[in-house]
Amino acid sequence: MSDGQTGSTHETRQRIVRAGTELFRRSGYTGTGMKQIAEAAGAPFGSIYHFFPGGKAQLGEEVIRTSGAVYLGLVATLMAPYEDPVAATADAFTAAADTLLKLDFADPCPIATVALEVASTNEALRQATSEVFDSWIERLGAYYAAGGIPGPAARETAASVIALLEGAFMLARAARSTAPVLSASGAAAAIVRAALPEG
Amino acid sequence: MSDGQTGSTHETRQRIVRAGTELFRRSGYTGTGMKQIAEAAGAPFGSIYHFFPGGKAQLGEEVIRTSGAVYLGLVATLMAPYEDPVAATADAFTAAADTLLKLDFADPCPIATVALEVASTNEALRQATSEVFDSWIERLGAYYAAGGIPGPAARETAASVIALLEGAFMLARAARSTAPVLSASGAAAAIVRAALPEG
DNA sequence: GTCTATATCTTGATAGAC
DNA sequence: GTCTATCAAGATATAGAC
Repeated sequence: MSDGQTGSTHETRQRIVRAGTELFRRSGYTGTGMKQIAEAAGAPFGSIYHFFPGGKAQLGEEVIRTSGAVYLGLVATLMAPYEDPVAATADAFTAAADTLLKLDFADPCPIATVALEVASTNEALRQATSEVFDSWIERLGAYYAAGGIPGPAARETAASVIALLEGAFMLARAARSTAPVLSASGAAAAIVRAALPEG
Repeated sequence: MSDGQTGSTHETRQRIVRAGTELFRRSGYTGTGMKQIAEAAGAPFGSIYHFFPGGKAQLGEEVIRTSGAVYLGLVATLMAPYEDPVAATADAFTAAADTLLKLDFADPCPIATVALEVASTNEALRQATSEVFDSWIERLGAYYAAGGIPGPAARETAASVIALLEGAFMLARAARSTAPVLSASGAAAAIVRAALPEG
């Protein structure tokens, strides 16, 4: 590269963020150590502080925002093929149950555990999780609005559906069973149906 | 007391459990230290290991099961005055929004943060959270069954309502706003209504 | 930019005087 | 049964050689 920058710096950085994402998801924010992240990323310990001079908090915030953006894209991908928002919602939940099994009940939501941990203890990270949740609600709400749910009800429905999904993940992980997510599939459909004018 | 036992030992023990409950709720399991708990309980550090020889894990399990039992009683108290399960459910959510404000957005659920933290990292504690959630679902399910929801739908509805409440708490704490819980009130009502035969 | 060694602090836990 | 001192191991973070 003509400017003397190699591509490998970004790759190391990326591996660190990815390792952080996976570990935070499994062990939470306080439960994951920086050394553990470095080792999982195959990066020397010092590299973390080279790329993240702000330390664990800076890395945590980047992990939250990055995976938030990834999952924001996932909302569109999941919903796009459907014309009926009720069926789209119900099927997203059954797909989530499959994901849960594939992950062996690690958290399918990359920020849920961290969000609860930092809500009362770290204002910057709380803010980051808040903005991520809000972006998801906004996008799903726009989808519901396009699907026929009028006015502010579209956003409120989206918030409730996402809350239901997060809570179902919590119960499912605790029980090591997909049953709560599968039950929630029907419940989510009921929420959306009730918000439609003809419902 | 004739056997020479003073009451104060139990009081110290109780203060430790109570302090643990409050701290776990705010900072999570890994985010809370044993010294921190001792200090908050006004107990000398060694007392924790006197009453809980199994250390943090034993204390954590007792906190989970104790507050699980307390909240199990709360389900009955909240629901008892109502004949209509739809109205009872909706009102429970608006009451939860008030609680959230009173707690300044500390977790109204005493085990949610811990449940996510331990789900993939501590089998004994995961089991404890699972049994607590199950007891809540069972009791609320019985209430819904008595209210007219037939067969296995009663339990499934209860699981979805509790999941929705937990998820709404998560979004509300992240946003420092009761809006998600208030939106969820209507959504919960829709879930219950859809499960009733005439719904 | 990479990597190692280390400083400093805090953790969970234990020993032992009282 | 109360309380203090301390341990070994872990944490986050930094300094500095290469």
